[in-house]
Amino acid sequence: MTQDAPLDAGQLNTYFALMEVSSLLHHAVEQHLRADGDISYVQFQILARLADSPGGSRRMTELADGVVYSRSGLTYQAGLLEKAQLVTRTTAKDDERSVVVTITDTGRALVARVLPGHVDVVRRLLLDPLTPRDVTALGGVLTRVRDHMRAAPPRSATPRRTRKGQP
Amino acid sequence: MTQDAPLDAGQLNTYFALMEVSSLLHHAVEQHLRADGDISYVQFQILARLADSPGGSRRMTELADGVVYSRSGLTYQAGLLEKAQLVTRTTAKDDERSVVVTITDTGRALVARVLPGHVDVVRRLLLDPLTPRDVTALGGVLTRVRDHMRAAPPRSATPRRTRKGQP
DNA sequence: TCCAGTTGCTTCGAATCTGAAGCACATCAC
DNA sequence: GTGATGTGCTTCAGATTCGAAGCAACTGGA
Repeated sequence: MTQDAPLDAGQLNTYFALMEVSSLLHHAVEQHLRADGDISYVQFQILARLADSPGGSRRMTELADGVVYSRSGLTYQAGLLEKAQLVTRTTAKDDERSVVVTITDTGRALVARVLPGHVDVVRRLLLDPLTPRDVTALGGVLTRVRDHMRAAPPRSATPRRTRKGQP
Repeated sequence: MTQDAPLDAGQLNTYFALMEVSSLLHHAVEQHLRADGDISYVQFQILARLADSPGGSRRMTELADGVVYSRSGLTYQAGLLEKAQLVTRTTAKDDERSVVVTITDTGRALVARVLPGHVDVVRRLLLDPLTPRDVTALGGVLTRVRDHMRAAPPRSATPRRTRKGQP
């Protein structure tokens, strides 16, 4: 296993900086979206993902997997979005259990409306203080970490989840 | 202000990777702390910060500023921690309004107990896939971003907060 | 001294989030 | 078929979160 020793100062700093930066960025984005479009970050993520999907549709499970989110939480959010006329929910033709969420024109319009401001926040807080080279390097390292995380599931395997990887 | 143009693929990738990595790491750490010590990440942060403070004490406001957290949320968490005998709350001698939170021996013991596992999770998910050089670079870039974020408050200045910067 | 404004924290209500349990459909082995 | 399991989603109760409002204590100037 990994060694059993404390982290050195540099490692600690990296860890803390990562958590704080993401937390601050999350807060800022959340605040902007609430003020500008009256939606939360999760809702925006859902809408953006749908807008980017073929036919503007996704099944609930696909959405939950994409956004890091609980199933019940997604049901709740989908309910809110549906009430706000931003998405519709229909049962899938091929599987009576599945629910297909589809973004409406109103939903697309909302995404289009808040996107510039969203991008602006990200640029102002995250990208502005960095050189293009920095951005590339940061992206490279984080992508590596992300892939590693996705590949290595938590020690306690998620219960009641299909292990799609192993046939 | 910042230009009004969409982000290029690299910038988008960096942004998304950052959000996903931090989210996954947060979840993993949260899960470990819950399983190993029956506390949340916020609670751990509070305890760790206290353990690292002179006399094991901090005023509520100092804590709230350190952790990115709302005042009322901190009150709630402090209440939980106090009920669990992990901290004590006393009013400050020099300011009748201030509440001084102090970590107990039980609290210190808990931090000491969960810390190795916590470190292990961070190492396993975040540090393992990176070279020492990567870690340093990542820390450097993120530190720069953090400083930038701290310096540049949100467009809508926080209400009812002293603008310490401008005399 | 007295009073208005500020500050530190808590209380309150409403919104959100989660895991466990429940329900209905699907699938597989027999 | 038919029963046993598995899967997709929702419902539920409880915990956590936040902002606004409230309360008490401090501060500065008249």
